[in-house]
Amino acid sequence: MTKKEKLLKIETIKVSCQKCSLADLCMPYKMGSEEISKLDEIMKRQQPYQPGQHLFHAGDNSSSIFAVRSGALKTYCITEDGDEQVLGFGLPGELVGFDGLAGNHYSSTCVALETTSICELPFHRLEELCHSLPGLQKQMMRLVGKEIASDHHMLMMLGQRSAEVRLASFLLSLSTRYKNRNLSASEFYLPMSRQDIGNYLGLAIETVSRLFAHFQEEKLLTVNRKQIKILDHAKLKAMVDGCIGDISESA
Amino acid sequence: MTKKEKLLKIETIKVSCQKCSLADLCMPYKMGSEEISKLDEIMKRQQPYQPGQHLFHAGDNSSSIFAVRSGALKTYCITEDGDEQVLGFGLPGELVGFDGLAGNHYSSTCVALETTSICELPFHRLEELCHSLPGLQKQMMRLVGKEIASDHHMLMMLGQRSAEVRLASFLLSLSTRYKNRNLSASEFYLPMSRQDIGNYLGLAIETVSRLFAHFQEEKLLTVNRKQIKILDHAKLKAMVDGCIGDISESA
DNA sequence: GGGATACATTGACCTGGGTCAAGAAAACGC
DNA sequence: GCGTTTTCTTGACCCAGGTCAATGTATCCC
Repeated sequence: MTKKEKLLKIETIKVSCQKCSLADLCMPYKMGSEEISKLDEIMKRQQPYQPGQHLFHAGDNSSSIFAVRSGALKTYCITEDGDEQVLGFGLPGELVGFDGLAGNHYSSTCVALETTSICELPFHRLEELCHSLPGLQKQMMRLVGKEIASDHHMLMMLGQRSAEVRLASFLLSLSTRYKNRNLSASEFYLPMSRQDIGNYLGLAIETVSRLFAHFQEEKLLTVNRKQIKILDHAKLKAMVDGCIGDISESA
Repeated sequence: MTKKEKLLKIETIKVSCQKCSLADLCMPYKMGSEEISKLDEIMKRQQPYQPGQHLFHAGDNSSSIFAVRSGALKTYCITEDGDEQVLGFGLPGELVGFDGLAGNHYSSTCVALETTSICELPFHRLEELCHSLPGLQKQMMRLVGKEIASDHHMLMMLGQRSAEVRLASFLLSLSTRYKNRNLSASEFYLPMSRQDIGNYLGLAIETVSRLFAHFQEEKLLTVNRKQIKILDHAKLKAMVDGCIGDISESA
C-alpha cells in the first residue's frame, strides 16, 4: 500500500514467454516454440501491481488467467459474515484465476502481497487459440488438473492433519516451489503474514507463532519474522510423511 | 459389496445424451444438438458398477471422465499412513475424474456406493473433439471451473466452520442437488455412511451422530438411519449463512 | 527521530469436538 | 429364523488448539 517500493526497478515487463526464465513452470511448459510465440501474441503485460492492489474481486466479470512473473499473490474468498478464507498463494511461474472459467465471474479474490508483475491471458483468446494449438489445450488441462490436485491436498490437510503437520507441510511446499524456481530451498522469505498463514491452514495466528517457536526449539529451522531457514528438512519431511505424497510442483 | 442388489433391473444403459433426463446438469448442458450427437459417439457405456466396485484408483493411468447416470460415487485419497480422505460424492448428472487431467494418472480413487450406471468419456477423444466443437471446449472449462469452486467451498468449511455448520451445509447441498434432479429437496436418502460423512466434513462419526440427534431435538429435521427429512430448511440455511454463498448446483 | 500503527510473540485459560467404551439396531449370510 | 458382523448412537472423559490479554518489535510517515 505504501510507496516504499515504487523506486524498485522493474525490468521484467516486456519479456516474451520465449525468453522467460519461468517458461518451464508456466503456461509454455512443453509447448513448441511456434506455439509459444502465438501464446505471446495474446499475452497482456502491464505495470506491476503494488502490495494490496487487487487483480480481481469475487463477482467481477472474469476474463483472464494471470501468471506471476515476480512477487507474490494471495487468493481468498469472503464469507457472508465478512471473514476471509485464504485459498492459496501465487508464486512466480504459477497461475491464478482458473475459478473464473466456471461462469462469467470469479468466485475468489486475488491480491498482490508484494510488488508483483503479471502476465495476463484473456480467456476468449486462450479459447480461440486452443482450437488451433493442441499443445495449449493439453497444457490448460494439465494446469487445471494441477489446481484441482492441489486443492485436494489442502482438503486432506484441513480434514485430518494436526496443526504441526499442516505448518510443516506448508513450509516444505514453499521450499519445493522456491527450489523449482532456482531459488534456495532452505532459506527463503515468507511473502505472507502470520494471519494469512493461519487462515490458510485453518489455525489461529497464535498457534502458528507457537509452532514456529516449537520448531526452533527442536532445531528444525530458524525463523526471524518472515525469514525462514530450514535446518532439518528430513525431519520436517518425516513429520508430514505418513500423510500424503508431495504434490507441490512436480509438473 | 454384497449381491443383494444384483437383481435390480437396470434399464438405463443405452440411452443417448440427447434423450438423457440429466442432459441439463451434465456435459451436454447448453450444447447444440449436433454437438451433443458427436459427444454421444465418443461416449462409452457399460454395465453398471456394483457397490464397492472401483471406477479408478489413485495412480491408475488416467484416461476418462465419468458421468453418473444413476446411483452414487465417492472419491477419496489415501494418505501414506493409510487413512482415507473423502473428497466428494458424485450424484446423477455429476462428473468425476477431472484430477486425471493433470498428468498421466488419477490422484484420487473413485468407488461406487450403490449400484451405479456410468457414462465414460475418454480424454483423448474429448480433446480431439474440443478442437472442432467450441461448445464442448467451453463446457469442459465450465465444469472444471465448477469443480475448483466446489473445492474452494470445502476449504472454507474445513478452515473456519463449526461442526454444526458443516453438517447443515452438507445436508443443504444434497438437498439442492436432489432438487435439481427433480427429486424431493426435503426428503432423501443418504447414499454414504456416517463414516464417509464424518471424514468428508473433517469430523468424528460420533460428532455426526450427535449433531443429527441435536438437529432432531431442534425440530430441524428427522433422521432415520439414512433417510433424511428436512423440516426447517430456512433455519438450516440461516445457520449456514453468514458463511458462504450457496454454490451447490447453479449451473 | 519519534509517535503511531500494524504485526508477532508469549502466557493463562477454556471449550469444541476428539477419543474411548459400551450398547442398540440394522443388514448380512447361511 | 438366527447368529454374526457392521453400522449407528449415546455417555464419560480429555486435550489440541482456540480465545483473550498483555507485551514486544518492525515498519510507516510526518
